[in-house]
Amino acid sequence: MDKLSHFEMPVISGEYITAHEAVYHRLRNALMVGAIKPGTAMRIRALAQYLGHSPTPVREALRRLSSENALQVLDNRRIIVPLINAGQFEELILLRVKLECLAAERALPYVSQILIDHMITIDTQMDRAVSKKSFDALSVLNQEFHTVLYTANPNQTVMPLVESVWLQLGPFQRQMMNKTLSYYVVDHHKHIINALTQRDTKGLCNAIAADICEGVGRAGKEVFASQSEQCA
Amino acid sequence: MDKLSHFEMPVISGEYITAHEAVYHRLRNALMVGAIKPGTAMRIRALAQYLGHSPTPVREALRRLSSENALQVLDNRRIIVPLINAGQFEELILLRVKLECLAAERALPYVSQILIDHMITIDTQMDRAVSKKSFDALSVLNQEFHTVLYTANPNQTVMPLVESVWLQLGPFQRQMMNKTLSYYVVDHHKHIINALTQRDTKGLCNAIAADICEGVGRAGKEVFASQSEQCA
DNA sequence: TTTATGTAAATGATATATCTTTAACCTCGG
DNA sequence: CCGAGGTTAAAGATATATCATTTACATAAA
Repeated sequence: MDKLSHFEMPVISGEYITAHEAVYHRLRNALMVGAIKPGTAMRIRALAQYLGHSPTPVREALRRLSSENALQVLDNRRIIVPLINAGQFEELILLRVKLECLAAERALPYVSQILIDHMITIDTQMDRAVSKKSFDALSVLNQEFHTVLYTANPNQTVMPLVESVWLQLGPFQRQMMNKTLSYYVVDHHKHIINALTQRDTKGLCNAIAADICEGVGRAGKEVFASQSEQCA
Repeated sequence: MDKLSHFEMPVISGEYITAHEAVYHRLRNALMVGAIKPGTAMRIRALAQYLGHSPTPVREALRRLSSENALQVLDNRRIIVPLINAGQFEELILLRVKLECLAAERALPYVSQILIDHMITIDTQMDRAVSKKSFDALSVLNQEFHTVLYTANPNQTVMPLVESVWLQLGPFQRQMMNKTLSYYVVDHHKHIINALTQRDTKGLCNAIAADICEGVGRAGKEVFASQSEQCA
């Protein structure tokens, strides 16, 4: 439990009404930016004490994250941050491409100039984050950029699945961020914005696919190449 | 709680070790075959009493299903079987196509003759279920048919998302089954098997897309056309 | 009659106690 | 020195009690 202090779990925005929600969001954020190393065991009592709650809501939060594939329940009933191998990583990237292209396509009819401006604002903030090398901020902004687009569509069926995939890639965020930076993702965002402005469905898909594949996709390959074999 | 008897929740296969798992699987199955009508409230205490457990594991099961988008948590904290509209239904079908094509493609390299034979066996059972008009059995067999294929791939990242989508479509299973029958889905399964035998990736995708679109897809459209507007 | 308001009942959320399972360790026999 | 078996400690699972919120209902005032 003493070991948990390195989780760096930020308390986000407004207070969450229920304890389980507070715990959930705290853990989720930590996972999303890669603050918890794959393989780490999430012990209920330890977390409960660390976060100042009783075991019940902590348990719920852990189960919720497990359902979202962000945590893995072992046969021993222990819950850990999943270890994934190169093959699974590859599939997660493919999933991102398929899901996010669909999400973008479906959002396109609902995209307004105001929304595009919003995305441009976020992109500008990202440029600043890049030059400051604020990795965690960059992660969050990048997600915000994509989220703003995908949630323009009032039928929210794709987004929950996208978030599940993001969560699964989260633990590798920090390892990859360094590498990703060198590929300079932000250019692709300009392409995305162009495609939106021109209502170009095909171009939008290509831009998003490129953003993903040449960003996390390539960085991930390097990360997984350097480590021989890692089994789940 | 007296009202719950119409859930028709089968106790499936081997006993589940933990209570929350037993409850989860029971509810999941009920949702999957459409035994619980959209809009139904899932009250913790009522379910606990009905299923002979304490509230705690029931709560967990409900939360888990909520995370999988199979149940909806309202602002009032009540949990219900979601009501979806035509737009959301359309997207769920699109998701099935995209996800299942990906799952099939990724599974193809791992497909053996034994596995194909297994699928043929299931398909034969489906033919019998069709002639007997055993709708629930047909649902289960159809899922089994697809599952056997997709899980040939050892990297299981796509399948959990597929199951989430299936669960979301579940509540409409029974309404659609009648209509689906008239379109006679089983033919598409033969196409799928052919494509597998010939290792034809493109053909496989087409067959799966056809199976989905001309099965549930078309049936769903009719269901949603007949009911004017239904909001979530 | 309608609406506001207060109270009681229902329901969800959480803390706690207890039970069960798993893991760690230690002794004893080979 | 190593492994089997048993004992203890740790961690998860569940039942229960209690707290907080929401809903339902009834009463009273406009």
